[in-house]
Formats: sequence, C-alpha cells, structure tokens
Amino acid sequence: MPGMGRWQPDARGRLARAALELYVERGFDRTSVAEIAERAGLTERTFFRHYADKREVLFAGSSALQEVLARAVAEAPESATPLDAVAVALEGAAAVLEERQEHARQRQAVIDANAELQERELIKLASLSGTLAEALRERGVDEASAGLAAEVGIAVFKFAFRRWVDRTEEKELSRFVRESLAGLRAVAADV
Amino acid sequence: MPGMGRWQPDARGRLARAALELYVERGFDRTSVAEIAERAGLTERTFFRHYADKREVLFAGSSALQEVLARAVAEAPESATPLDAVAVALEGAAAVLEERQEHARQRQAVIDANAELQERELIKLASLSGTLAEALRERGVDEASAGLAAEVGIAVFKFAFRRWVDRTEEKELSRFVRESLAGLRAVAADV
DNA sequence: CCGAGTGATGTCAGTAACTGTCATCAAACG
DNA sequence: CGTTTGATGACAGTTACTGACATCACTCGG
Repeated sequence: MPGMGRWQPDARGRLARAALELYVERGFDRTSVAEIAERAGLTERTFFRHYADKREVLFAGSSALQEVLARAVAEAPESATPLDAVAVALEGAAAVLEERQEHARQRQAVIDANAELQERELIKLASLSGTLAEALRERGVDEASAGLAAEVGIAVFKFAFRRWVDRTEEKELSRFVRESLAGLRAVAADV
Repeated sequence: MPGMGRWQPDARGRLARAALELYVERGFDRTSVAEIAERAGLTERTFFRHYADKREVLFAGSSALQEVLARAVAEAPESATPLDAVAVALEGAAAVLEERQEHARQRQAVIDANAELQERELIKLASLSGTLAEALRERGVDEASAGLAAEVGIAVFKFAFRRWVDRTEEKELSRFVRESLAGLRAVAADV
C-alpha cells in the first residue's frame, strides 16, 4: 500500500492543517511551533524543514495562485487589453479560492487578527503583482502599463476578496471580482 | 547644563544611529540587538523600551511622514481634485526625505537587502496610504475614490523614490514625483 | 532643606523562534 | 545483499523579545 512506509503520509499537509486549527482555536501568537508539530505527530525541527517560519505555513498556497495568474495572462486572447488579461487571471484565482471557501475564510480571519501575518500577506500580494506584471510584459505590454495594470488588478482583487469574506452579501467571489473591476473602470474615468 | 543628568541625552536617537550604522556595516541579520545597545552605551532591555522590535528602529520616522501627508491633504485648496491633493502631499513627503538624503539612501539600501525589512516597509506604506485615504474622506471625497487615489499616490511615490535612490539621473526627489505623476496621468488615459 | 514620588535605566530570569549537526532507519537501487 | 538516499529525530546553541524587580538622579510639595 502506498503511504504505509516508515512514516505517516503527507507530513507537510498534516503540519499545515494542525497549524491552521491551532491558529483558529488559540490565535497565532499563543500557538507554539512545538504544539503544531505535536498535533501533526512530528517534531519542531521537522516543521522548519517544511516551512521556513511559523507564518509561512499559512502562505504556501500562494505559489499555486502565482501559476494560475501567470498561465491565465499568457493564455488570454491576443486582442485582450492588459486589464482584460488581468481580469481573466483574477477570475481564475477566484475560482481556486472558491474551491476551498471555508478554508480561505478561516485563514483570512487568522491573518486579520495578527499584524505579523498581515506583513507576510502584503509581501505575498506584492509578489503576485510582480508575477502579473511579468506575464504582461511577455505579452509585449510596456513596463509602466504592465506594472500599473498589475498593481491595480491586485488592489481590485483585495477589495473583492474582502467583500466576499465579510459575507454581507452572499455572492461568489468571481462575481465580486467582476463587480469591483466594473467599479474601477467607472472610477478611473475621473481620476 | 541641560543634558548632563544621570544619563547621556537622546538615548532613542543614539540607538537609531547605532542601529543604522551596524546594519550598514554588517547587514541587518548579522547585527544583534545587544551590539546596537552596546554601541549606544545602553542595554538590550533599553533598546526594546524605545523600539518595539529590531526592525522598527528603521521605521520610526514614518509617523512624521503620516503627519506631513495628512496636513498637506487637509490644507490643499478647496478646488483641488483628490489626485491634486495627493500630489501636494507627496511633494511634502519628498521634501522631508530630501532634508536627509544620505540617511534615506543608506536606510533604503539596508531595507533592499533584507526581506523582513521589506515586509515592514510594505505595511508602513499601506499605513501611509490609509492616512491619505482618511484625509481625503475628511475633504468629502467618497470612499472608493479616496482609497483609489491614495493607493495610486503611494504607488507613484514608490516609483519616484526608487528612481531617486538609484541615482541614474541626478534630480531632486520632488522632481521625480512630479514626473511620475505626469506619467500616471498619461497612462491612466488608456487603462 | 527634606522626604516621597517619578521616570529612565539596569539586572536577571524565562520563553520560544529558528539553526546547525549528527544519528537513525525504512525504502529504493544496483 | 550491500549501499545509498531521504525524511525524520535528537539535541545543543543563538537570539529576539518579555516580565518583574532594583536603582538612583531628579522633582516637587511641605
């Protein structure tokens, strides 16, 4: 049988689940890495072999988003403007998050309660923006427009994601993304 | 005589100078708080009474920028558009940094060499953006436009500051700010 | 002039994040 | 069947940060 080796399978995933559970139950800063490791049936040292630090365990999924964004921009039709391509990419990212709605909301609640995690989130978002800009440049978009469209796109996504997490209206994330983009196009007219 | 009390004067300033010196000489992560305190003639414990953590010592000046931005937006002429008001504020911030040009450049070199410091910088910039947005709202600007103008303004400032720090052209920061804003207005036309 | 604060600092012990190094041992490989 | 490999454990060490208490020049009411 697979996964019946010397160790229980998916150590990395067990660590990630144990960490989120504990962060939800007791808060990020009242959770020690030793406790996470214990719940996952591993040692502290092993945690740090899988995740660079105690925060990173919440952000490992961001590389998957990077790939989704890059692919979507690359595959957008030739005729798409930079912002059109970004819009397609953001809907792809929205679909990924919607697959694990409850997980995404729990995770965001943890982040919202802790400043260190917000710092890490900002740098990850900046990195996503960089990925978008790079993908746009490879479509031949000039440097300034690529950077601007990417930054604005991420800003729109943050706004839409926040509305989705807040649950004041029960809509799909992708719908909030489309609405926020429409709002941007309206506002941008008189900036 | 003033400053001849039980302790040498300006402990906080001495700590900040010692920290920047050491971060420049040996890098952020090869400098311990004990070394900073020693150079300042104080103890490690006292460092943490003045600065919340080892990073914060590089960002204490950001509250001064907050005040400059808020005041400039508040005092901008009634007729100014949101982006006009932001432009005035950014030039005020530029003037502050230009007063301590060498300090600003050294500090930025240290930040550019360390990911943890970049995280802290991003959250400080987000906070400045929040300050701008708040000041705009108090002028009666609607929520969405205030947020957008503030975020775009900070993005423009980052871009201008980078060009100033890079020194490929020897211009004043305030000039780079004006040029970058002009660039934005041009690009924004066809986003 | 004196005695009770006050505030900035020192001292010291403790927690926990992270790192380096070496040992272990099942599984894969030849 | 011997060797190598890779994930893990064990353990010691550094350092960021915190809490509790001590110190002592200065201040201010009496």
